[in-house]
Amino acid sequence: MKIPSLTKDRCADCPIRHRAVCAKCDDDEMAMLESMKEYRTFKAGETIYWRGEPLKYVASIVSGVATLSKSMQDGRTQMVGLMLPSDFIGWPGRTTVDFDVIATDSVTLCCFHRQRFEELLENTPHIAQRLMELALDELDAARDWMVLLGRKTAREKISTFIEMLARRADHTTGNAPRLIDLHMTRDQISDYLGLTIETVSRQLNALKKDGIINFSDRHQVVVKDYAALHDESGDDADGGVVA
Amino acid sequence: MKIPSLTKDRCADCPIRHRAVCAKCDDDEMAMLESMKEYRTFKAGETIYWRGEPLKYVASIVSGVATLSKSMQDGRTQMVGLMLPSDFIGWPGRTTVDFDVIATDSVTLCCFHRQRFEELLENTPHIAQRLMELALDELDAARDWMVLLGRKTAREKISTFIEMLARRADHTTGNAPRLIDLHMTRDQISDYLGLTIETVSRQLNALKKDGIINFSDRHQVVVKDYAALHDESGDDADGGVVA
DNA sequence: CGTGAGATTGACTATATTCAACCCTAGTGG
DNA sequence: CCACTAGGGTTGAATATAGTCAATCTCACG
Repeated sequence: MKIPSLTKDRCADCPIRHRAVCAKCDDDEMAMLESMKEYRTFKAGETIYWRGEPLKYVASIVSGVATLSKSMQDGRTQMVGLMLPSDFIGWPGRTTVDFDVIATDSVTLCCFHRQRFEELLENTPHIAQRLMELALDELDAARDWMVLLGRKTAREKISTFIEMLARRADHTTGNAPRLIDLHMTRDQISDYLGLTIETVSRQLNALKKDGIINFSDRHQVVVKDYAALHDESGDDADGGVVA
Repeated sequence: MKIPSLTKDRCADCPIRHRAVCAKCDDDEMAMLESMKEYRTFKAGETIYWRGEPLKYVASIVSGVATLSKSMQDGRTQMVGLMLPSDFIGWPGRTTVDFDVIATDSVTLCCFHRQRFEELLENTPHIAQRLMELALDELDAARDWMVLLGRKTAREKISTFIEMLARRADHTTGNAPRLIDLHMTRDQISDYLGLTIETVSRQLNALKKDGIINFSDRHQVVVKDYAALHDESGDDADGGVVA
């Protein structure tokens, strides 16, 4: 991890205060975390962690988007996670990560020295509990993605992807935004969905031709018909796969 | 969860004592768990949990194999986890599971009433810690599987699957067994690998024709050449995908 | 010995990939 | 100000891999 800029903001004003690892903390616990934290920023395209690199810091994403990706020897790459604000990077007890962590946008992290964070955890069950919840949320998300990768068609994959972004874009309000930022190039999308870049392009344009979405620019999608988009996703009414 | 047979065995003799959720427990903690536990058994094919069913018990697998699977409306099914002895089913804080849990073999579970287990956790950091490790191990496994589902060829999928079974079959000794039990029908394997049953059959027989494996019966595979099997898996020397 | 579930094999097909050409747009420099 | 460039994106044609459909086989079990 490189040594980018460093600032001190107030946790009370933090945009991810109620969703991040600190969500359940009381005032004392917040004070502990506040004294430990360091902000770091990364520019689009910078690598936050290389696979296998010592995990010196763990961190919450404050703003921006990062991806977790694994590559095979011959270059085939599969993205195994999309990290949005409030998501946690690195885990206590782990000394490395087994994938590359790359800033897609410009990213701001709220970092904690890993070993000090682990020590803090011993006496701070609120944080340990929240961390467990975050880990389980990621596990659920990973399993939903396994269904997508193993069983969905290209059109279903693209539809699910856009719908997921809409859902996560602002899950505080609950009403999905019309304009969605893809955050990624076609190349990155293809690595996330287990497709080629050409197939991603074709399917996006097919959805556009069918009047379900539109583009304002290459990375901004306008969802014209949420119901239709959902019908194309292969998921049931609740947004998950059916039992 | 149905109410099958019930026995009381000594934790000290338990085959999964040092790998399960109780691995880090001291004598007092073991005594607590021992007083709470109930064994339950399921026959091959029985459903341990239906998706969405209230999670009354959490459990360690003592023996046998269970699968976690998700299905889409039209019947397409993706297995999202393979649970072997010492793996943990259900998590504290979760009131349901989002997939079906099905006994593949005959399965013995060491069950704990979920709410009582959650209460116990409050004062038993050794268990909470171990639970976190188990969750993170599953997350890592899920991410490796995402690479398989999204990027590997049918032949690579089959090879990886057999190699994974060999690795997990007896990771206490470390030396991979020659004879490997698939535990599953071709149908279940295809749901695990994101393939069709026909492709599974063809690829298994292709590996046999190439002298890499052999069958003693439909569910028992003899690995004749581990190096060749590994070369077909698409993974690097360490068994994971390369960075 | 007959039955049926699971497994195999073959022929054909469809979906997504591959390979290749071309387009768009923002940024650069003459 | 415009031409040039390069990276990202689109589109088309041909191909390959795995899927589909269907027939057949195997073997455990009644």
